[in-house]
Amino acid sequence: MKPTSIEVARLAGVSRTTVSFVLNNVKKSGISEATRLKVLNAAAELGYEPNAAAQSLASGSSATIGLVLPDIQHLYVDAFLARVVASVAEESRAQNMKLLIESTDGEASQNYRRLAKSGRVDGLIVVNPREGDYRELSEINRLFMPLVAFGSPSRSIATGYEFSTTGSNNFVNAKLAVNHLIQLGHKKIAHIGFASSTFASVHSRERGWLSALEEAGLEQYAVKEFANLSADSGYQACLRLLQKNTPFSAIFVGNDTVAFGVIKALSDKGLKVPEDVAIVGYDDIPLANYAPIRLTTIKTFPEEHGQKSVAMLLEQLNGNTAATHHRIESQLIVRDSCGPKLTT
Amino acid sequence: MKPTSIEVARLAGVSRTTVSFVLNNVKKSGISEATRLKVLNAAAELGYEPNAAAQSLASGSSATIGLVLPDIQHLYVDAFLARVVASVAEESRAQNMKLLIESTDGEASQNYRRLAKSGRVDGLIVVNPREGDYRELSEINRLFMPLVAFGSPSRSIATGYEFSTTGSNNFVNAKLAVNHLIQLGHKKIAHIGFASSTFASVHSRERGWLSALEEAGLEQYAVKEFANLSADSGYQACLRLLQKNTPFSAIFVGNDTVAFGVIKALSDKGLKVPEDVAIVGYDDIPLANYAPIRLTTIKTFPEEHGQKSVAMLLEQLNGNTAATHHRIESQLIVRDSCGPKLTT
DNA sequence: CTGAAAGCGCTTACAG
DNA sequence: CTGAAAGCGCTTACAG
Repeated sequence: MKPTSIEVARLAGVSRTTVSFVLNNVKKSGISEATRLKVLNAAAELGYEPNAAAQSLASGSSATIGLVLPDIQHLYVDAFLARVVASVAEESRAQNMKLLIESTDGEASQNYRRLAKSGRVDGLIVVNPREGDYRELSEINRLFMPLVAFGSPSRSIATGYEFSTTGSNNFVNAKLAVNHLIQLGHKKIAHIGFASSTFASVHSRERGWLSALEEAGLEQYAVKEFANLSADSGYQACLRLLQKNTPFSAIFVGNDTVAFGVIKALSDKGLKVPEDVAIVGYDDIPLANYAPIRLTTIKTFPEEHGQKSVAMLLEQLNGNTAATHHRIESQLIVRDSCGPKLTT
Repeated sequence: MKPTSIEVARLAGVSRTTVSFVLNNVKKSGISEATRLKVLNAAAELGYEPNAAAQSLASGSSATIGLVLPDIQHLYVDAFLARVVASVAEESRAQNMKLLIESTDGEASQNYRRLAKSGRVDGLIVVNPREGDYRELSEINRLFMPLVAFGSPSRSIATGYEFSTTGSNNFVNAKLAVNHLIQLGHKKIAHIGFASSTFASVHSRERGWLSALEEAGLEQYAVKEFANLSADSGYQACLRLLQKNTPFSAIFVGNDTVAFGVIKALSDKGLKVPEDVAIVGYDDIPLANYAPIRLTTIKTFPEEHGQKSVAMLLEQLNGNTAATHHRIESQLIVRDSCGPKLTT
């Protein structure tokens, strides 16, 4: 029913070899223009579309990229992740690669490996891996296929793992955010992480926050809480922070979505942003400018990183197997949520 | 290097047939428990993972679902779409199906068909198809594989197209939203669509808005503008609406993300929500409760619909090929953006 | 209860 | 410049 390359060959009056050569645009095949057209016409006439499984089995390559997401719940609430998916999808498409989404609910590393072994994909982009996964990622990269970790800290480089990474430098950016608060005169700066600190990116932001405090000699005022990606969880985390009765005049919030919840919790408790509590977010999600108080935040470039991660994968697929690391410098976007310099 | 079923068979001392039977849990094969264990152990020992392409080629099924997204740009800005992707990914996973993401930038219908023909997927979930695509979807469903349209209006049923649909009833829900405003005493109710009205869902909401106005004899006050999914575009659309100098006391906004922009535009122009302008949104995105003014909105259930669309596909894959249509009744969530009943 | 063998639809040396 | 044929790694009637 669906035509195969045999039908195309027959209609064009050539062999399947020739059909394969022209359809795949094989350079060194030296097909004459006349034959080429005959094949193209025959294929068009029959509405021929090569069977992907057969192609993959014969060629050993699937022409598809595997995008591995952390706990799929994140995608429900976190605007950042959606932008990563979108940009990876867009770039894959531009590069004529298909995109397979794999979500790992907890038992991640098992899945990475099975996906790699199944031959379903030619390479893997792993978003926000946990630190415990690094060894497995390194091994998959060595044993099976190219892999780039998205949002992985550069620390991974130092500790001898071997896979490519892309993403912003969470540690440096967190310091950037916190230093902004310090320069405005804040001393008691709390932190609300956007998720469990078993995530490398969460942990790095926390360390950046602490490091900035330490350098300014303000670590004695450090208080922290952790949310779980959603604005709702940010609301709850802020309530818990408030209950500690440790004073603070500013909060570095691990991402913008969570910051929406924090702002509301503060407001519900009668605290004004930025007058009573200054807020810096992280991500610069599209809605950051539309928050109840326009969010000062760290702008990273998920779209560029998504695009780059696909490019890095393709480069490795083309034989350049050295692990590379890609960073784009982030920017502090100053809006209204920190207010002016303190005059005390 | 990667072990094949031959190695497993050899190690277990059986044939490849037997290996295939136990690994695929073939019921009527009558494999003895002893043989089963031998095979399982051998597979585990070798770290065997079947080659997906070979499986697919031999069996004729890819065990993967294709999720076709509209213009991929939508995913950058629209929180709703991310929830659809997440729920489809989650349910596919639960059903042991892989998920392939296909984005169509404009020239959609071509892609649907090619994907279907390539055998890469066993079925298609098409999100927010344009009305111009219906014929093609119907044909793909008839010729190649099961297909469910996500977010397609039930009107498609009436006009004789043959494919399954799931999604909320945009027309009915829009009326629900607008009637709420009417009941509060509003007469001049504007509309800002969330995207181009070539999208069926946008068009249906617009029709619902108009229909509610007509039933109340208020259509002479109808003014409208269209955004393009983002809060930014909502901001601009609201500015354009204001420039028309046609008075309105309320706006039915096509989705919540756009409503964020509308609220800010109003506020920047010195208009207060809800005192000067009441707002109803659509979607009940997780941030709706954290908007500058808590959004009254229509709560749909994208997660349930995502899950259901996978279930519908599987049912069709199992032989039940009749097109079915699935609706979940939506709810009006009353928060603060409409204020109390008008007393004029 | 198990195995030998054909077949899925391509690609790709190889030969001419 | 083009074709015959082997091979990719599975599944699945079929035979016993």
